[in-house]
Order: sequence, then structure tokens, then C-alpha cells
Amino acid sequence: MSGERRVTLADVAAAAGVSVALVSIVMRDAPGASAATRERVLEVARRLDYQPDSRARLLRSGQSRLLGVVFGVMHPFHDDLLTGLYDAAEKIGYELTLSAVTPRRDERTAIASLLQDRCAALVLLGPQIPTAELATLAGRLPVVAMMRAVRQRQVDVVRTDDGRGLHLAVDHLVALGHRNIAHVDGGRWLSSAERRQGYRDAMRRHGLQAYERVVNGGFGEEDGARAARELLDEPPTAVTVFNDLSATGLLDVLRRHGLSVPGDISVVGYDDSSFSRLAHIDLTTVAQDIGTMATLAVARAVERIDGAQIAHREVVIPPRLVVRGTTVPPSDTKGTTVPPPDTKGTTVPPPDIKGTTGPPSGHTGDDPGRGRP
Amino acid sequence: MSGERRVTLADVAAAAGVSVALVSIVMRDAPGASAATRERVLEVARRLDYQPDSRARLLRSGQSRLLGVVFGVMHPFHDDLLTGLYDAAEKIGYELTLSAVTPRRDERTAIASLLQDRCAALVLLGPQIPTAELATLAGRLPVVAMMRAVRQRQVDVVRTDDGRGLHLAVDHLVALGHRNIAHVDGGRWLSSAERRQGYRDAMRRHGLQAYERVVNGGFGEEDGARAARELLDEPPTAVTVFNDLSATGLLDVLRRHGLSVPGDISVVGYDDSSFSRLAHIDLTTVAQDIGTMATLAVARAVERIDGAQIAHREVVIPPRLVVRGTTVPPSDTKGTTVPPPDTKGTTVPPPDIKGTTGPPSGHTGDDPGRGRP
DNA sequence: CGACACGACTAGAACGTTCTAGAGTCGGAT
DNA sequence: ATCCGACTCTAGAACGTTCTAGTCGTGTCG
Repeated sequence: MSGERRVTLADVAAAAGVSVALVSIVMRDAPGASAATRERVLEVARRLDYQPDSRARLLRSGQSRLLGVVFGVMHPFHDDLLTGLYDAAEKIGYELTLSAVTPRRDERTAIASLLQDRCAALVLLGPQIPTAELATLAGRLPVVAMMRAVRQRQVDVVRTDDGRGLHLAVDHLVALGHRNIAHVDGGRWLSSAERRQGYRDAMRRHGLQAYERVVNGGFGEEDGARAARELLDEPPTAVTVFNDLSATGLLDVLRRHGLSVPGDISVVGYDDSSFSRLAHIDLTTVAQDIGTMATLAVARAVERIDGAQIAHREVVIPPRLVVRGTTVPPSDTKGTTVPPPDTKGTTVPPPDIKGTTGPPSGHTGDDPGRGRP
Repeated sequence: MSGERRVTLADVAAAAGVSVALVSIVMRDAPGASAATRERVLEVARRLDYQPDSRARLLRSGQSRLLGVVFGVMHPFHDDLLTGLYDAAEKIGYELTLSAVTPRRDERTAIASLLQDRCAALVLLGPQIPTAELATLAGRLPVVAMMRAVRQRQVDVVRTDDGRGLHLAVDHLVALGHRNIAHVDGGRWLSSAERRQGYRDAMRRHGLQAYERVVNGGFGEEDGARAARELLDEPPTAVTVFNDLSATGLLDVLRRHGLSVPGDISVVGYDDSSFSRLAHIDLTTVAQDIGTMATLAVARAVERIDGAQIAHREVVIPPRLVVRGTTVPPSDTKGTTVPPPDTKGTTVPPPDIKGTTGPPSGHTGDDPGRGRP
């Protein structure tokens, strides 16, 4: 049935009565063939259903226009990220090869497989491997890490300004009239520290040090549930949570204990996970600008492949707030302050992209003037 | 920095003072080298940090132990499926190349890219392209379609017995004491017809024809919401829904209209989507046996690559019911019938796998667990 | 009329592997 | 002594492409 040998350039050449090289020229759309023969060769190729062999092609031409992408199957928004990466790669004529990290296939394996595919650069989505390993890897080929801050001048980084994300969340709540705002953190998870600090900074900027309250949390739903139980003795009027998953756990416990969300407590999540959009959950949350991140990551990888000398290795993208149904003014001040937007899904557009240049002494300062109307 | 040429077999050979062929032998772990030189070559290779070039390897050796997988970034459980596929492929020494379908990258593109990679077979997750196209594709190389019934003797199919899935759902509800059970269908979505028919059959089997009621639905949350509104005039005591996403929409509308779920209405979804596990949603649902499906798909692809003549092209896997919090006995019969299991996440184990034609190829169904949400 | 440039095409060498066929070497059986 | 088989290793040809360095006409300009 399907046992026939592949049709190659040679077959097409023979059928069209020309040389292999000429067919190659036509297939690549390279200069050096007349319009007439070009047409004829294409016709024959179509008839024989010729399919180029990318492996032979890459083997010969050395430079593979190929980006390796490592993604995790459980990551909240790897879907959208992949979509963006495909878009960006296609736009500049690059291909993508994917390698997944699964519960039983670790990052090292995923990376090794890509290395064997000889891709020109690696894009890692939220890599968990130690910095040192990233560094040696980056010594061999360009490496772009996404959604992870890594203090290592060898690797490029494209990530969200998580500190600022919590500024947005707190600003929003304060604008609604909240003052007693707690934060449920992410435990030892990657960007937990930065988000926690963002919360602290924002609270102080609003002169709300007195209300600062950080509760231990984590990545999962149970972590949020646990944090909620801890908050119940002395509930604040609003909470910012490390991520959406944890936030749903929190939501659930609060409601089961008779507290109304958002009536009694407003909740802000983080990530804009797909489920947070469900009418049933309808969570106000902080979204990462995935499209921009993808575009920048690909651009950066390609620059690096082309041997560009780039000064700033880290690009930090501002997040944006997605206001949904879990945030309203606190009940005791209801009506005395700016009402919440009544259109669901309103987003605060991100300001300009900024890159951190020079010494890796943390990220550039925030511009506190930018609040909500 | 990273501009140095790749280290090849020739480099290793030169450094070790042996021939290229011998190094190849050692790297492939093929017979024909003494233990001493083997050790020495490996040592040198390690020192030079040699990485085999899979492209050259595949180019030469013709048969690529490579399976192409097309998956959609929005599919409810492609994560778990990929996990399973990786497991299964690794177990028999095959590699996987992934190609994603995104909102702006259609299936044809994804498939074309895999064809260029010269994979030995294709595994398509829920393919949407017309049957005819699948057939021509299958003429060129082995094709396994998952989660889609396709009447075409050329392509292999591994899918869930969706009809039976609805039998399970209805049986469960009936066992709880429900009789007035409606179904919200999936509109023109792929397996909608089969699930609808499963519902009908099950109802008749229980002598409940009088209660049969199918409401138009669809794939999305809004579809479920719309269906819920339609049900409100004369609410049944239980509903089976085409999928989980639609079910959440339905849940939401029901509750907003003062109906309690599961108090007033029990709801069963389909897919065991990750969000259905959230405490907040806690949806009773029908789960596909993803681990088994993945294992079987890979096995089938490999058999086909090895040129086996296989009688039955279609393998249909029984689903299992995951009982969670949205199903309890109807309020008027509460206590008069078997109480629901109070342990959450209880699963009804699947019976044996059945093939539609011919004898089933004796297979060990191991369930490699599930990814965490 | 010769030189020269230019366009259309081709031969053959890469690329980094694997595979086939064979060349040494050594010990033991005839 | 000779032959044989087993073992270790090597030379060189594939694989399907791209790329370099041409060749061959043909027209154009001096």
C-alpha cells in the first residue's frame, strides 16, 4: 500500500528532463531558471506529489531556520504562547519544533531531543532547570527563557513584570475603595517573591502599610483553600492571589463559609487562565501580554542567531488587568467611591515595553503616576 | 561565542584515533567494537560534548523511528494525551515530533510540516479535515486518527465509545433515582450525534422513552447557557451535557435562576476537562481513557510501519464515569434509593477494550495516571 | 569580428550519518 | 603448516538536498 519509495528531486528532474540542481533552484524559488522551465518543473513536481525532505535540506544548508521550543503540558497558558510563537516564527520564515515536558518526561530530555534536531536556537517556556545548566546550554546555542527571571548574562529573558502586575491589582482595588487588602502568596514557586514584593510596594505607595498582610499559599487549589481558612477569622475586604488556580480554591472556601464574593470580599487572581473566563468563575485577574512576549522571544532568538550583539539581555513586559466579576467596591463604602466598570472583560491596555539595560541590578523602577482613571 | 562549528563523528574519530565508522558503531551501541575502545571512544565523545545529528542519521538510515503528532492547542485534554503518547513512544524506542494546530495555523499546514520531517507515521488528534483528504494521506503513510470516527478503511482509528459514555451517565443517574433526564447535545460538533444516540438508547433501555428530551446545545459555554434557559420552563431532575465546557455554562445559568445543583438538578458533563476537577465546579463527568488510547494509537502506528496486516482498523475504548459533586438523588426520592458515593473522584473502572471488527489484539491497559490541573 | 557579459542550465562536491564489504589479527582445530 | 572463524576495525558508498564552479548559447558593445 504505502510501501513506495519517496519521490525525490532526482525523480522530478528525470521526469522533467532537467538536472537535479535546476529542480532544487525551482523548488527554493531561487534565481537561475527561466519562467518556462520553472512552470514546467513545478507542474511535474505537483503531478508526482513531490515533498521536500527538510532533513536533507537542513543537513546540507547548515543553517537551519528552526527554533526549538520547550513547553510544559500543564502550564496555564502554553497554548496561547505556542500560538503566538507560531505566528511570529512564520512571519520571519522560521520553523518551529516542539518538545514537551510531561509529568514523566523532564526538561533535560526535552532539551536534548531538540539539540539533536539541530535547531538554531532554543526558546524555553518557564524553564525549571538550574541557572548553571541554562548557562552552559547558552554557551552552545542562543537560548531565550520566557517567564522566568534568570540572572545570567548568557541567556536572553522575556518575561512579565510580575511586580507591576500586583501594582495593577492593588491599584484597582484601592481605586474601588478598598484599604484592607491581603495577599496570598505562591510559596516557593518561581515568581512568588516578585509578586509578593509587588504587593508590598503597592500597599506602601498607597500608605496602607498598616493593612499589609501576606498569607502563605502556593500553586494549587488546595493552597488557596488553606489560605482562605486562615483569612476567615479576620477577613479583609479584598485579596490578591498568586495565581488563578489558587484563587478558585480560595473563592470556594470563602463562599462555603457564607461570605459573598464579591459582595463581602473582592478577589484578584493572576494569569488569566482559561478557566478564569468561565462565567461561573468570572475572576478578575492579571493577564500576561502573551502575544507580545511571543513576538519578542522569537525576534530575540533570531537576532541572536544572526549574531547580533545585544546589550540588554532581559526584556520585561508589563501585564494588564482584566476586570471581571470578582471585584467591586467594599460594602461599607459602596456608592461613596468610583463605581466599578459595568462592562465585563474590560482591560487596561499595557503601556510601552521597556527593556532593562546594563547591570542586572533588579528591574527598573516603576512609574507610580500611572493609575486607573 | 557560540559560533564554533558543531562537533561531528569525524571530530570524535580523529581525537580518539579511530575511524568514523567505528565511532558510529559505538554511538549506536551496535555490535562490532571491543569493550576497551568502546570505553575510550565514549570518553572522548563526552569530553568533546558530541551530540548526534538526528537529521543526518535519519537521512541515511531511511527508516525514521519518528512519529508525527498533530494536536490542537485548544483541545480539552491534549495535554494528557501528549503525555501518554510520549510514554508509549519512548517505551518502544520511537521519537515524537509535534505539530500544533492553532487558531491561525490550520491542520493542513501542521500535517505538511510533519510530512517534510519524514516521519514514519502520523497520529492525528481529533482531525477535522475531510475524510477524503485523510484517505489520500493514508495512501502515503500510516495514519492513526484519534477521537474521531472515520469511515475509511485506509486510516486507523482509536477513539472512545461515546455512545457508551452516555450510557454510563444515564445509568448513573437512573441508579440515583432519576427518571426525568434531559440531554443537551453538541450541535454539529464531531461526536455529537453519537452521544445523543447513546442518550436515547440508554433512556429506552430503562423504559424512559416518555422522558426523552434533547435540547440544542453546542461546544461552548454560551451554548450550555442557552440550553439551560430553554430547560428552565420545565426543568428535569437531571441533565447530561455534550461536554464539560457547555455544562459549566448550564450550571451557571441554573444557579443564577435560583435552582440548586445538585439539589434541584443533577448535571453530568463529558471529557473530564481539567477545570471540571476544580472544587468550585466539581462536575460529575465522563472521562476518556486517555492513557490506554495513547498506548493503543502508538502501538497501531508502529504495527503499521512494520507492515503488519491488521484486520480491524478501528479500536473503540470504553470511557469511565467520574462521579463528583453535581449528581445526587432527586429531591423527591431522596433517601428512598441508593445514596451517592460520598467519596469524591470515585471512578468506575473501564471494562475490557473492544475492537469493532476482528479479535482484539491482546493489550495490557495501563493507565499512566493523569497530569495535575 | 572579437570580447564580454548575461541568462539558463549542469556536474559534482559537500553536509553528517549509516551501511556494506572487506581487511587485518589472533587463536585454535585440522 | 594451513585454514577457518570470530573479532575488531576501516574504506567508501550511499541518503536527498544545497552550493560552488563551471559550460554553453546568445546577444551587445566596442
